[in-house]
Formats: sequence, C-alpha cells, structure tokens
Amino acid sequence: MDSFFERVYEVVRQIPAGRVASYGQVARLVGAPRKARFVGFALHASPGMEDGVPCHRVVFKDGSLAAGFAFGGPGIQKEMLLDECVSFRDEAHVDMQDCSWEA
DNA sequence: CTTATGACTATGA
DNA sequence: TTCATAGCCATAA
Repeated sequence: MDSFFERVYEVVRQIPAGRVASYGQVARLVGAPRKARFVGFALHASPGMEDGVPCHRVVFKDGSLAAGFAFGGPGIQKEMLLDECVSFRDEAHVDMQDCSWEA
C-alpha cells in the first residue's frame, strides 16, 4: 500500500528517541508540505507504536501535543517524551529548539 | 461534480 | 502569551 498514510508512517518511524518533529516537518519529508493535517489524520488511523510508529514524537509546530487524541491519555504523551529526554518549556510545550528532529 | 471533515499552520487581535 | 479565523488538501459520501 503506497498511500500517503503509509508514507507518513515510514517517516515517523525514523524519528529517533529524544527528538520531536512537527506535522509540517513530517509532511515535508513525505513530499507533501501542505498536508500537515493528514499527517495527524494518518497517525490517528495508524496502528500506532504497535507498528513501530512513535506518534508521541510528532507534535505541533509550537511544540504543543495532541492532548485528547493521544493513545493513553492527555498527559501520557508528555510523560513519554520526558522519558526520552525531551525538554519541555512548560506544561504543554516541547523545546523544539533543543529537540527538533533533523532528518 | 459538491460538501463535510480533519492529531495543521499562519496570521491577526 | 492565548484565542479566533482562514487557508490548506486528501478522503468519503
């Protein structure tokens, strides 16, 4: 299946621990800088980390997380990122300047 | 063909 | 800083 969604999974899977990528960043890597919304939609329809897709490492451009749609709960994603040494500027914003994913 | 929807992003107040 | 709105485009009906 070579749908846009599968493409997103492949990219998200390449995100190393301790790093976070924005939806727009992932969208650009798959060759679709305008489909940032579908990156999130793809992850929503994706098998999640059970298929090796660390959806918790994908955040907003501001570094805010998708609380409410996270797999375990609104605070779980933050806990996981903290467990991977991801810096937080506040309760709901990741320090993208220090943890932004580079390719 | 047109609508409706969406884990987004940019802009303005 | 937060909040609201518009624009974006793939998918489904």
